[in-house]
Amino acid sequence: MKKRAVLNNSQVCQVRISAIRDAMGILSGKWKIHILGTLLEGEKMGFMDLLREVDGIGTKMLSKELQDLEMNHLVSRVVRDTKPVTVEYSITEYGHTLKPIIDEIARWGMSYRDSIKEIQNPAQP
Amino acid sequence: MKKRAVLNNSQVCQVRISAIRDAMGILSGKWKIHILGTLLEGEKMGFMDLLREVDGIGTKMLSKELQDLEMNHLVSRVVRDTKPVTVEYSITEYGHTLKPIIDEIARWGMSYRDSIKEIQNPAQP
DNA sequence: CAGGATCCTTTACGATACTG
DNA sequence: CAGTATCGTAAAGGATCCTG
Repeated sequence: MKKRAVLNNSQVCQVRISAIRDAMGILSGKWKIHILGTLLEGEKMGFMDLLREVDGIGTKMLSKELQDLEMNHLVSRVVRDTKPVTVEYSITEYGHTLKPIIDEIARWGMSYRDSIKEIQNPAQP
Repeated sequence: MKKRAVLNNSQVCQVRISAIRDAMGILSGKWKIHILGTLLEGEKMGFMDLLREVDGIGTKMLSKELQDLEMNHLVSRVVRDTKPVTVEYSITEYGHTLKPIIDEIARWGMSYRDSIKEIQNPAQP
């Protein structure tokens, strides 16, 4: 009989914790989700496009975050041999798998706002 | 004819961005999700219970994060009049609405690990 | 038991200037 | 256009000790 990979409860928890840590390492911070969200909406975008669309970000952060996302295979970067050079950023196929999470976070954020409003200022007819 | 609350595309985006910022303000950081995850699993827990279950956290962070979560109505704190005093932390009903997000993040984190493994070490038969 | 106070290190983030 | 370099601030996080 084949041996199965059976995990006890504590091991299952550790796996879950690592998974959450990994995912949050990618999503945490002030900009990553917004960059991904912007790229999820549109087509290929240049650096300047993103700088305009992602409200408030500066070149340093944008460049750093894009590198992180690229390393994580969520965003792809293609250099066009124009003059001056242009760069096309777009979301990868795998990056699209984040859409449900981002949408769910946005949805929860909105309902959260509403519920807070209600706590501070109970519903009126 | 009644006036409708119609939002243009830019406004919809702003709402979405605020929502994401709010949600991430609550979920970001090294500990919040893990504390919530722990409380989602079990029953009421004391401070020391959490200190044990949430791997690696110290008293300062735990105390601070719990206060944040309480302020956001996601965790409730009840002081029992024992000697010495004990405190019961538990997740609120509203806190439970985060479960889908946390589960999805954990699920994504696991599939992410697998996919990275595959990129670095392609599938063998 | 529950957590505050203190001190310290490390990231995160931001503004500005500059380069190929 | 697409960034990098530099400098500086603020926030996050951690270790340890202390108190009601």
